[in-house]
Amino acid sequence: MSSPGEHWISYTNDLLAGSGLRKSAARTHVIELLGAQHCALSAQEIEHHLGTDGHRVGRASIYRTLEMLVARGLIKRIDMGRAEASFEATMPDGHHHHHMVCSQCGNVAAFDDPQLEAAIDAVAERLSATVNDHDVLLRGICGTCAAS
Amino acid sequence: MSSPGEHWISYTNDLLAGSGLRKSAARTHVIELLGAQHCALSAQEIEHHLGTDGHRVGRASIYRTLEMLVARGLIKRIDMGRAEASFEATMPDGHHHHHMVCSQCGNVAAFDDPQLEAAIDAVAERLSATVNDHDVLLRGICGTCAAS
DNA sequence: GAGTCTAATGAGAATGAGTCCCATTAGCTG
DNA sequence: CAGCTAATGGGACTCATTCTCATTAGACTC
Repeated sequence: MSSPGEHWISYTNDLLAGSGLRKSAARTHVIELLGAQHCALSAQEIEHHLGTDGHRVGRASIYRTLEMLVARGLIKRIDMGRAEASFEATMPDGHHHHHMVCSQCGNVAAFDDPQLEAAIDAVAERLSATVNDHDVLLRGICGTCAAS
Repeated sequence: MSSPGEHWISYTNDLLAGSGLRKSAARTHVIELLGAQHCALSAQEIEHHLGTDGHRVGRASIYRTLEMLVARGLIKRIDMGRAEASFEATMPDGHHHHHMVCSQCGNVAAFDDPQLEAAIDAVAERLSATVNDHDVLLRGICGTCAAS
């Protein structure tokens, strides 16, 4: 049995293999790290994780890999109102979630909601434009912070 | 008859007058510029506009004013996936809109949709957290770009 | 396996938005 | 008007991200 993350890794590798890209260690490490995550990581966090895992990868290569993956729709760039952007694997079937950030502790929780997606699709339909992506971000106080 | 923007300006000034802040030229200019806008402006754009209007205001003061207005909920910081953040007056009655950014020309269109708001409220209800703000951002190709 | 071609890497410089510092200016109050 | 201090603004600084370029290392040929 393979986790969704492992599935994404092999999907991504297959897709890249068939597009004239060389298979480099740096790229492989970034992809494997992203695939192992259950939520978004920033470039900094990626650099740090790879460093402590003994797979140090240059910052430039990390950004280059992220850019390449975003361009191919394999990951999504997410802006959570912090200084740095975060990145998260996108499931090939289009399944995705959104985020709620606690303005007190900064913690991020993921959620998904079919009704919300339907409402967004309906808006997209109405506009004189082709909508091909959307972000939703909720901000507030998480349960833990509210309790303390 | 006063435009919604003028209404926001006087509302904002009244609110600030009653909170121990001195009335400074720099702050007044930023507030009046924001009130005159129909959509979001970035700090850079504010600096540039004020400069060409002959009301040059130091960058530090612009950021300070924006921070102060955000803290009081008088404007909202909006991240459109560009390098810089944008800022937009918030209507006292809570009425607001969201944005659609064209990934080709960068143009921004505003829209609002009660159903979408309802869907977000419903999600917020479900979560074990107090949601007090949200962003929605659509990305795609605008009508103009699609036509050309 | 060696040679060649060039994609990819990574160290560090450069960029640019946003923040900080601090000497100076200018609202306010008495 | 004098004094107090909030507020300003020039410019130094921070920090994420991008760029540059000399070096490294996949992949293909022989």
